[in-house]
Amino acid sequence: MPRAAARPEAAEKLSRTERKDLTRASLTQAALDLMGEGRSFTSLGIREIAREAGMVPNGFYRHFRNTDELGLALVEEVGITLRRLLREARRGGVVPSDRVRASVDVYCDYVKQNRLLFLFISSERAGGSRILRLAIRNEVRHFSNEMAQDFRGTGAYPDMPTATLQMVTGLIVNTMLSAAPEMPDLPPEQPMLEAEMTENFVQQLQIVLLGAAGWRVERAVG
Amino acid sequence: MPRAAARPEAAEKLSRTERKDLTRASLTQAALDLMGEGRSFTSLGIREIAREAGMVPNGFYRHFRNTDELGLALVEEVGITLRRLLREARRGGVVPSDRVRASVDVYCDYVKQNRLLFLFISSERAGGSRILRLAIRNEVRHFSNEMAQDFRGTGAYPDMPTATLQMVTGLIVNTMLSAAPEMPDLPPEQPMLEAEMTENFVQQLQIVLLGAAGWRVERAVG
DNA sequence: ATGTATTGTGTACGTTCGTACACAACAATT
DNA sequence: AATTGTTGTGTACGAACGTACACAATACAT
Repeated sequence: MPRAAARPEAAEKLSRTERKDLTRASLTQAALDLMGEGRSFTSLGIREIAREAGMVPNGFYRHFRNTDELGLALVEEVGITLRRLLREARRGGVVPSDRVRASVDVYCDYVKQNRLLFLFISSERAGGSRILRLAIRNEVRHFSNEMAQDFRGTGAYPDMPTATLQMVTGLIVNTMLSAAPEMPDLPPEQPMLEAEMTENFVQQLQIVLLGAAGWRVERAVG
Repeated sequence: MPRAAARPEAAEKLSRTERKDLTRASLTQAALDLMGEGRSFTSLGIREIAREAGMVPNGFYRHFRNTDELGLALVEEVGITLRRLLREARRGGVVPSDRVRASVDVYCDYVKQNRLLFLFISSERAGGSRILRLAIRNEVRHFSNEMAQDFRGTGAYPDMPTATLQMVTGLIVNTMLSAAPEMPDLPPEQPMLEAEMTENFVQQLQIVLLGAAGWRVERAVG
């Protein structure tokens, strides 16, 4: 009994497109679930995913031509999630130094709630298929740039050129994504370690923001 | 003609252990080569690696029990390389601000020379097998801590507690490893992009060092 | 010189994979 | 009501996989 799958099953008289979207979602979810069991996305097969989603191998082809295409669907979902995260983090205070902890909390909550999705980006950002890798980097760059715009909007670092600001947010996002995959690997019965890790994470971000505050154009050429 | 493999072949009357070490190295190298062709380590199979190394599938078992064990051998090699890198970077100037660029150059050279090895750590640090992941993080943590010791040795940030210093070097190492996998993905006929990327990288490190210089204990509780 | 342990080969078996094709069920269109 | 297009199933085939076992070659210990 290999952990029974999860597909609609309840024939609640849905339209065809609704039904299709549901099984499509069950396929992407199946891929995520398999990754949650320690498998890497790249090593997943069509049959395996279809099986986990509770359908026959060939059904996969009705939705994606190959696993890469399913991966791109996941990347899109990541993009939506990141945008949501950004919108929620925006609703913090205005002073950056106060916002760090609050934003980190929001971020950590998101990582915990969308654990598998973050695991996916973190691990496929550097490894696996080239197409996926580039798609993820694209999404991450967008996220980073939106964050830079947010900084602009709150009046933080007003004298900093946009390119530099984006460089700083890129650094922040890198730090965020490096922290993400370590969180699920912690022994789940040790909340102290998690607090310690979060504290470490907060301090790293503070260092970056402090460095950005001290940044001057002359420094860049020194 | 699948890109002929590379194994000793020249029967120069070697001792048995020498011969064994050679074919063992040809196996690890075969795995790296396959990764260089765009494959992810996790997706490599025993047969595939053995074939690339120019031997029959079963020969693999004479050296490793499974692919994870080969991966651990690669991690060890990474450790040696990182230690060598650190030793070389140590031979720079004493003033940290001057050393950044020099160290970055040394680092970039290492990434280019050991491209496949860095590709391996970057991509397996977050994804793939749990055993490998933890082994790599361990190696990276050691590297980070040695770097912290180096900072101590050069008298940089004398007032900073060791834990904080390690946090800073951890941030530096994260930044380094995030930059690594993007370098091989660049179009090879565009040196300008590479220079731009390196410049970005240098600036990020400067921000971190600047932030560390401005760090005060009181800040940590704010 | 003889025996032994190690290293690499050859063959083989069962499993899983990707994919092709024909078909069933049925929502949507006409 | 009849037709059509879409979604999912069943069956099948060749290829690749991990692994087991017997065997050949040979460096090394005796």
